[in-house]
Amino acid sequence: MEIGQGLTLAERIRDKFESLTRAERQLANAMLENYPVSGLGSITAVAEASGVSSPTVARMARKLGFGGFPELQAELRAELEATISNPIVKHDRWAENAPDTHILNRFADAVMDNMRQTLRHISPEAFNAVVTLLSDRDRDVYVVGGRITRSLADYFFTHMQVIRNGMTLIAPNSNTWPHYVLNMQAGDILVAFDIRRYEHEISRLAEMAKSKGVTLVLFTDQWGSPAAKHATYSLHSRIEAPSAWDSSVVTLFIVEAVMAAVQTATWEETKDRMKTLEGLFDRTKMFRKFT
Amino acid sequence: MEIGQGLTLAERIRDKFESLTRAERQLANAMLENYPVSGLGSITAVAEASGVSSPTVARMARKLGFGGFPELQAELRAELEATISNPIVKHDRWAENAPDTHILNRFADAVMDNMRQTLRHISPEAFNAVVTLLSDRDRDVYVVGGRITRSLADYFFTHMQVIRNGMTLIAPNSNTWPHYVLNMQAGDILVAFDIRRYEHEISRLAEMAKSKGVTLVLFTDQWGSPAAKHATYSLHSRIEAPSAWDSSVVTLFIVEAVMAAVQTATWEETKDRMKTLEGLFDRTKMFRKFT
DNA sequence: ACGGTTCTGAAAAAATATCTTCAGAATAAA
DNA sequence: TTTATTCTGAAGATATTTTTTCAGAACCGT
Repeated sequence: MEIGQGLTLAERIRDKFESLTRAERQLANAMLENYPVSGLGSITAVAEASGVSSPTVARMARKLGFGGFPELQAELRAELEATISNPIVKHDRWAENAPDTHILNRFADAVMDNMRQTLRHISPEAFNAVVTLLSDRDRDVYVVGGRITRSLADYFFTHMQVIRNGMTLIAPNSNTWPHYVLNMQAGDILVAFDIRRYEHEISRLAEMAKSKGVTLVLFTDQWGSPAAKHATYSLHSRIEAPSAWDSSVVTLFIVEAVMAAVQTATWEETKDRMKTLEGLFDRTKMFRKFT
Repeated sequence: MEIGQGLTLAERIRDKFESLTRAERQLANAMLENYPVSGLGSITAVAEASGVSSPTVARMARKLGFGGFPELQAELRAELEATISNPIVKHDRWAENAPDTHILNRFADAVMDNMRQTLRHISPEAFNAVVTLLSDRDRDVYVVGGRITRSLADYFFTHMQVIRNGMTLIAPNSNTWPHYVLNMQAGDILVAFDIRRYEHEISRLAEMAKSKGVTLVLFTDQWGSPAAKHATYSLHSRIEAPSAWDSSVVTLFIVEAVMAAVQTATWEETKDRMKTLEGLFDRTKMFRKFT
């Protein structure tokens, strides 16, 4: 594939990506999205499919070192020919430009597998029940995590705080935990994160909370934290990874899915909070999600 | 591939082959020869490559049931797309016991897609370079995140602290950031997280750090934070989700993969630190990972 | 060989595609 | 904020591609 500087178009795009402007990046992403077919139409078609104007496409072609768009397209066809005639079309490789044994591919395998396993085992009823609980604004919600899971708790808290009021993030130092329990009321919710290297303190907190009539929602791993016995609902994720540690990727996925569901369920009430916040943060209008 | 009469172009050509004229057969053979790439150029190019005139090509397109040559070409592209696109995409339902439209399945679709896109775009060279940098114990590493990404920064920091010394987590309050810059030395590394709703402060910190000879490693989204222009390496992840927010799942994946790779690269030196820590945490031996 | 038919490609016409220009929008700098 | 700079897409100008036309070539049956 010795065309141009001996780089594929995809590589050229990646190389120059940093020097591209906003509209050009949008275009670059669209072209890589369904690479290389997405680049084979007319310049107008490519522009429209990416939501940019045709001059932008022409300009980027130049920026990438081609004489113009038709030249870029010729390169694309040449690559395609090389690819197609090559019978070894490996689709079980995630990062196509890295070897199978590269950690990126091994890790991707593991994570994808974790996702599948987790989703196969999850109970939609428990998931829905958790969403319903968290959508009830009359219940205060306390969030706690352990040494590693603290980041997940933090992430959950930050987002949920946007959705609703009555959120409390419990500080890491377990000495202060009884103070939080003092404030808890029957009907409140304790969302706890505990994956292996389970932390005894969390189990104790759960027990205390339960004695005050608090409902425990637990995010844990496939084996289940000891706190699970106090939990009304446990959401288990697979956490295995080719590493000395466990992977939190799938747990984060479940967390995000729960948040998305709560957001949907409470949209009417949440909308205004979100809009206000949007306004506060949105200095540039570049990437606004709401209009 | 329900275009035309539901036949591929190749099938149509073979069907109608008998009714084609001499020049048309010559063309048909040429097109099938290197199917489908040979049909993707301009009508003139196709004609010349087959040794016929362009009207012949146009006429054959009509004979095969298309409105004209461009229509034939569109069909060709559609076929190509169907061939190239990843066959793993249609694992139609992730959580088998929930309906397709359940947020769990929709979210899973989005995340899986983000994973695939991200891995397709990632440059293994950049990834490896980042790993090498972070494996160098002579460089101090500073970690910073924004409002949302703070949790990711925190997660990264917590784990990296186990792997190596010289890790510093930069506090959220940006007023204190210049103090950290004071301590930075040429050769040190700043790992920054910045996804959309990009935070200007981070870009500024990056600039300050750069002026002291610090290397910037940036975790960002597919569009690229403005801080990217100061970055030596940027790792982009797809963050789209069926929700009012973006998904951090894939970013976390990249983070974990980097950590796993660093851990492997420095295993000889890291082993002892890990064992010591294991001992400190592992009161129960139930779930120990090392023996 | 002849007349009639079909086929073919050069050239012109029509339709598109591509590129250029430029004013307004967006962004960065002061 | 204001100003300078860069970026962007609409519109027009240019170039290319595609189609049409049509005269001559090739074929066919007689």
